[in-house]
Amino acid sequence: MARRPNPKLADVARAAGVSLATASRALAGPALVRRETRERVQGAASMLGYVPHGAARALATRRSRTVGAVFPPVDNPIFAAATQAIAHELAASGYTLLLATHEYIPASEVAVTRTLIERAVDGIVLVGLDRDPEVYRIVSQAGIPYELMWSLDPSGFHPCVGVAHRIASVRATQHLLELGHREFAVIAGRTAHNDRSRERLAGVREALAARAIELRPERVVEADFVLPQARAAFGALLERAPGFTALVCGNDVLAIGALAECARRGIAVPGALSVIGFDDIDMASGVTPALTTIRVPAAEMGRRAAARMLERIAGREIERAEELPASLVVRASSGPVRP
Amino acid sequence: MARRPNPKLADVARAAGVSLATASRALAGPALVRRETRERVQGAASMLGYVPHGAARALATRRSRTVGAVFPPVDNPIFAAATQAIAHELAASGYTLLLATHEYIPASEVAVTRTLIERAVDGIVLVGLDRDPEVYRIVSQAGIPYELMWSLDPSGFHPCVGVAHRIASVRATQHLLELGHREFAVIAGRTAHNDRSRERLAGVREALAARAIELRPERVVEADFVLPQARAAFGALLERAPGFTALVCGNDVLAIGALAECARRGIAVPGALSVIGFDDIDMASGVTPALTTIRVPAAEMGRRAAARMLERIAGREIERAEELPASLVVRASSGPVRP
DNA sequence: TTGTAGGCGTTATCAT
DNA sequence: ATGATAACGCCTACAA
Repeated sequence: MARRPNPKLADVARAAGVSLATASRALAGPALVRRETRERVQGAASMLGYVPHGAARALATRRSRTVGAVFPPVDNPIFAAATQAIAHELAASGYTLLLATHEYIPASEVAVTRTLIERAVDGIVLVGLDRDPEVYRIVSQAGIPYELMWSLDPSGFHPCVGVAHRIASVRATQHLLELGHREFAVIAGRTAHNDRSRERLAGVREALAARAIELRPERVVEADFVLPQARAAFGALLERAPGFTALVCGNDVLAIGALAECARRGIAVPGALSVIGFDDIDMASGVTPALTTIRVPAAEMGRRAAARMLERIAGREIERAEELPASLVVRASSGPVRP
Repeated sequence: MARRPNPKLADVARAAGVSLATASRALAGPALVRRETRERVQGAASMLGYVPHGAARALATRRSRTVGAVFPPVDNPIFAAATQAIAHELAASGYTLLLATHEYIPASEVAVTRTLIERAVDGIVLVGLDRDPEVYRIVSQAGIPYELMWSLDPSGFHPCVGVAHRIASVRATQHLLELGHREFAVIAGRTAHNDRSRERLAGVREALAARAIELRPERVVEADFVLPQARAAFGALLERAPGFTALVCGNDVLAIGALAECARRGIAVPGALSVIGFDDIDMASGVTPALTTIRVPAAEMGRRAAARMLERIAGREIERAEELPASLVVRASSGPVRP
């Protein structure tokens, strides 16, 4: 398509018979210019199909109206929900989301962060606590705000909105304990470079230790957050150390994989085995038996993170840390132990 | 944090004792400058922690290294998978994804598209066929390429990578027909502003019509792509026109909701009712019974869309339409009709 | 209220 | 191979 270059502000100004500056003002704020003039300019703009050039504007204002998010793979339902919420909340304020993902690899988090900074984002949203400190160096040198999601920073240093994973995990384990379970197994998420996974696992250990119950090493296995790995992990557990009556999973995807494997092997849930997940993704209520889990308000967290970011960008102060509730949701996959 | 303004190229140039132009070249391409000079410049750049300013670069090169995607809510697993794939594929080429979502509302698609254009994206990815033509006007006036995903443009006009929804839906229905089913019901996705939903529904009608089987109007109901609506829709079907033995769903989320409701009501699947979905999201294999469905290669589609976009941006020609296979995946939720 | 002009940080076009 | 210098499109003091 042979096209003339897009109309620029100068073209609008000329068409409206005003100066560049007036055209700029007329388009920017209602109050800066006489009403008649403004209408003339706006008319000219829409006549010409004028679209402001964000890069030029960003250069002049040092503000891109863009915020970056560095996320783990967003095909994980929990991150998808948060991404959607962030994009939506930002859009309501005229901001757009620049999304960069990495597969839990610190070096690649650094790389994509740098890319985002080069794109002149006005702020950056990060997930969790584990990362190469270089990331913080880069963003603070850029002089833009950042927000951590998902985790609560124990040092109290980083601005964050998150959930108390360990405590919630203790709660989940207690629920099973209250049902009489004593033989536990765990399918944890990868704990390397993932503080949430570590905290959740630590919560299980903590709750068990408080009751002097042993968690045998063969009863703990890690898996990536995908169904096939969950199934394989469950199989491994069964093979290495059968006899457990309660299974705590690092998240719902892992739990649903375990559930599927139970169905396949004819293991009754919760009759023979109680299963508990973490996150409360949509599907948790859709599987059979419906999954008992810890609800993490991912969408709400996304909205809050975006809102906080916007506040920071506007130069306003906000409370440093914001804890969201993570509550136990008892459904059908957990039940009393049967001797 | 009180910060000095970020180092700019001029600072690097000064530190390296070369001109602005030379510094720019040294950082850009290896071949433009004497090796020794280049190393000096690069040294200075990393000393100062120099990060190029994308907006300035975009202004000068008229290229932002950014592509926009206008998507339905990405908390729909199928869009999440595609989003992840696009972001990943783009990143491999130094591009970043600007993500904008809308809730199947034409006017808001127009609005977010305009926003993306203002952000100076180099290209734009759209989903499906149904939209306000204004969208095309805006993007073609911007002079940037666009790619359609998910659907195949029957007019052959729009560049696209997608799947033949109607044909796949016919195939799904035939599968049920082959199992002996004659009494059908459908939970369709919203058909307004959604060509995929319409085509999928049309496919069911087409396959049934070919066998002169009636699809009673009370046996067709629409729902948004969320579990609670799916359950409600299934309940409505049961109430209005019970007696069907096969249920075709507009996507897997809808099907899983129906499955959950079956479990709750004690309806045996596939004993008393066969259920088929569409998309083959991850969870489709994780529910019990595992869901029979049509596999839509969402991630692959995302990769292809991104790759095609990159080709277009590079000014290369590509084939206008690319069809990806959508194949029937028979699992456990469908079975022979039992009289 | 409106206009003039300088600057935002890079790249690219000329020279040298 | 390197150096000046003019765009790139917009915003915003500063002037009028």
